[in-house]
Amino acid sequence: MITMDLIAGLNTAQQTAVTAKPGPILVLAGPGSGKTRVLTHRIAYLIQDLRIRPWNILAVTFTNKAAREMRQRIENILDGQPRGLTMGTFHSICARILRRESQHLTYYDKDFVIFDSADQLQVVKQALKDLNLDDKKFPPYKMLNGISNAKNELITPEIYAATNYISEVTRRVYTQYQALLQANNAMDFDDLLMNTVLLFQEHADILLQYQERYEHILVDEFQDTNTTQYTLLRQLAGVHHNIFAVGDSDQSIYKWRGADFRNIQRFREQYPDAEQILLEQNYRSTQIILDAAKAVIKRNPQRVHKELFTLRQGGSLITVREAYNEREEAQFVMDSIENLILEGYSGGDMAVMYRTNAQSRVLEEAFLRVGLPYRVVGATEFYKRREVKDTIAYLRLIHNPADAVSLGRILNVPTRGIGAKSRQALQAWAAYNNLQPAEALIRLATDADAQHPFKNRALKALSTFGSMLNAWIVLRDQVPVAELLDVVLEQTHFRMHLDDGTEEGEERWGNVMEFRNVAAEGADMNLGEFLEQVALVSETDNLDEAPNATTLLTLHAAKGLEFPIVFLTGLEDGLLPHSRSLDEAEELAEERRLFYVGITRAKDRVYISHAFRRTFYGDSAVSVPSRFLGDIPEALTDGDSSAVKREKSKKRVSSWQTDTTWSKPQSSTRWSADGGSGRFQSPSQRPRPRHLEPDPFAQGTAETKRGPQYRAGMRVNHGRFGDGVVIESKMTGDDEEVTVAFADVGLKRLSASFAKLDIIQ
DNA sequence: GGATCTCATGTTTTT
DNA sequence: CATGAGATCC
Repeated sequence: MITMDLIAGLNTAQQTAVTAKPGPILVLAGPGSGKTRVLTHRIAYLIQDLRIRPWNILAVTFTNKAAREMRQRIENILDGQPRGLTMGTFHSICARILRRESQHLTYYDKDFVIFDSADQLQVVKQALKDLNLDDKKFPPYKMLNGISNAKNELITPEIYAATNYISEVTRRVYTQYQALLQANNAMDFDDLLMNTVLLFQEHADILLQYQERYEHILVDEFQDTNTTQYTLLRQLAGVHHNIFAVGDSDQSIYKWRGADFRNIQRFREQYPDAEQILLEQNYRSTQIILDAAKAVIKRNPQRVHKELFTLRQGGSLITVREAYNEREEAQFVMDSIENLILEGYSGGDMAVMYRTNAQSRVLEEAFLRVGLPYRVVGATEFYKRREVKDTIAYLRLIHNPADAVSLGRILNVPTRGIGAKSRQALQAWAAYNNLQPAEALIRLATDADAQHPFKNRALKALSTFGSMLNAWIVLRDQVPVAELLDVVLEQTHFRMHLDDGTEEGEERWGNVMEFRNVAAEGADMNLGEFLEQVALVSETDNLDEAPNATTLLTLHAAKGLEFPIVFLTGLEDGLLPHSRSLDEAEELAEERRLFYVGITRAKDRVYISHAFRRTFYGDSAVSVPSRFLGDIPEALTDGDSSAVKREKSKKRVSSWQTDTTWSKPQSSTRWSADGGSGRFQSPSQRPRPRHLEPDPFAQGTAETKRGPQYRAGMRVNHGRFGDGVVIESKMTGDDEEVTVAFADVGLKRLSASFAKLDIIQ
C-alpha cells in the first residue's frame, strides 16, 4: 500500500526498477528518462517498504549537487530526513572513509590535505627536479596524465610496468611524485579513490565493516566510472551483492579521465544474474529533438540499442545557422535569445553550450554588450583564482604544516623579503634537521638557540613569518575559520598586496572577501572539514538559481542538466569533433556522444551554430562545419539542410583558395593531401586551418615534436647498431616507435626519444 | 631581492 | 590572444 505512493506516476519500466528484487540490477537509462526519479524512489522504497535503515544505504552520485538534490527529493518523498544515509561523489565518500580510517594509513595522518591540479603540477615539477629530469623534455602535465591514468587503473608505482623509455620515466616520476605527496601529507583526487581501494585490499577486516554496513549500493552515471571506482564498488558489494547501477553508455564522455563505459559490460559479466531494465521513455524533449539526437548517436558503432520515444509529438524544428565568425555567431545567439524572451521565455530557461572553455569569452562579451544577464559555469573557477588559492594555501598550511607545496606558494606572497636564496637555504636547513620547511620556520622563530645559517635581513624575514605562522597554528583550534582568516589577511597585509589601484585589484580583494564569506557560512565546520569541502566542490555544484540569467557552460558540464532552450555553438570540425580526437575512432565516437548529450539537454528547442571563420590563438582561420551536422536529417532542421550547408561552405572554402582578396594566411596554411572522412568533400580540395592538424611531414628535424620524424625507407644511423633502413614508424602516445632493419643486427624496435637515430641524407 | 619585460606556448573536457 | 616562465633590469 505504501508502495503505491512510491510508484504512482511512474511508467512500467520505472516501477520495475524501483521495486526490483534486491540483487545486482542494471538500469540503462536514456536521456530524460527519469533516472534521478528512479534512484530517489528506489532509495525511498528501500527505506519505507523494505525497512532498510538509511544507515545501510550508500548512494554514489557524479556531483555533490546531484547528491544534495537527491537527498532533498528523498526527504520530500519520505517526509523527513533519511538520517544516516551515505550519499555523495566517489571522491567525497572516499575522503570520508580515509579520514575515518586514517590510523590504518601508513603514510598519512587524519589531517591529510587534498591537492588540486595546480598543486599536483607543482609536485610533478619537484619530482622532475629531484630526478634531474628536464621538464622541457617531459612536460609536467603529460607526466601527470600518465600518473593519473595509472591511478585510475589502480596501478601503483610498484606494479607500474614500463614498456618503453617514456613510460620508464613516467614510472620514476610517479614513484617520486607519490613519495612527495606522502611527505606533504597530501593526496590528489585520484589518490582518494585508489588509497581507499588499497586500504580495503590490505585490511579485510575494515572492508568487512563497510561491506556489512552497506547492504544496498546505488550508483548514478555508471558509464563514467573508471577501473578504480568499479573495483571499489565490487569490494563494497562483496557481501550483500545488492548493487543498483544506473547508466547510459551513449552519455559516456569522460574516457579521458579514465572512465570506461565497458564497465557496464563488465558488470553484466561479473553479475550474470543481474536484472537489466531499460528506461526508454523520454520525458524531456520534443519528438523532433529526440529524433535528431537519435540520428546523431545512431552513427556510433557497437551500441546497445535503445528505442527512445517521447509523447511530446512534433515540436519546433532545429535551427542550424552559419555565422561569418565567432562574433557574429555570438550575435546570432543574442538575437535568438531576445526573440525567445519576446515569446515569453526567460533568459534562465536557456543554456549556451560549447566544446571548450575558451569559447565562452566571445559569448560573454556579447551578453555584456547586449546587457543580458548570464552566468558562466567553470571557466575561471573561483577556487582556482590566484588570490583565492593563495588564501587557501595559508589555511592549508596552518591546518597541515607538512604541506610544503602550500608553503612554497605563499612563503613570499605577499612579498616579505624571502627570495629564492633564502628559500633554498631554508629548504636545505630544514632537510638537514629533518624538519618540514614550515617546522623549520617555526623553530627559527621560537628557538633562540637554534643553530642556523641565516643572518640579517633574511633571518628577520624568515623568523617574522615563522612566528606569525606559529601564532596562527595556536589560534587554529580556538577561533572559527573566518576569524582565523581575518587574522591572517590582516597580519599579512593581504589587501595592500592585492590593491594596486586598478579595478582588477579591487575585484581580487572582492574574491578574497567572497571566500571569507564562504568560510563564515560554514561556521559549524572546523578547519579540516572546511578545507575538504573546498577541495571537493565543483563549479556545477554551486550553480544556484539565478532566475533570469542564461547559463553558459561546456558540453561536459551540461551532463545531467536540462533546459527548455539549448544553444550548441561552434559546430565545426576541429572544435566538435575536437581536433585532438579526429584520428581515433573511439575518441571521435566520444565527441559524437558529447554532441548527443548537448542535444538531449533541450526540452523545447535547439539552436545549432557554427562560424565560417574562427579565431584561434590570435589569428583567424576558415572552419569547416562539423561532420556531425550532416547526421541530422534535413527534415528536422529549418533552412538549408546541414549537408547542403557543409557543401556550400566547402565551396566557399574552395573559392577562397583562389580568391586573393581573402588570402591572409599564406605559407602557414597547408593543403592537406588527405582530409578526414571525405564523406562530404573531395579530400584533395580542403584547406586545413593551420591549427587543426600539424603536418606530420612538415620537416624531419628534431624540433618537430608532435608528428613522427621517421618514415619508412629512410636511411638512418644508430650509434651502436650502425646503419639501417626504417621499416615502420608510428606514434605511440607521445613517443615515436621506429622499426629499423639494421645491416648488422637485423630488426630493432626503437623509441625515437630514447635512441639517437640520425637520418642519413 | 624584487619588479618588469620578452618570449614561447597552447589543457578539450574535471572530480 | 593570454598566460607563464625565464631573462633582464633596477
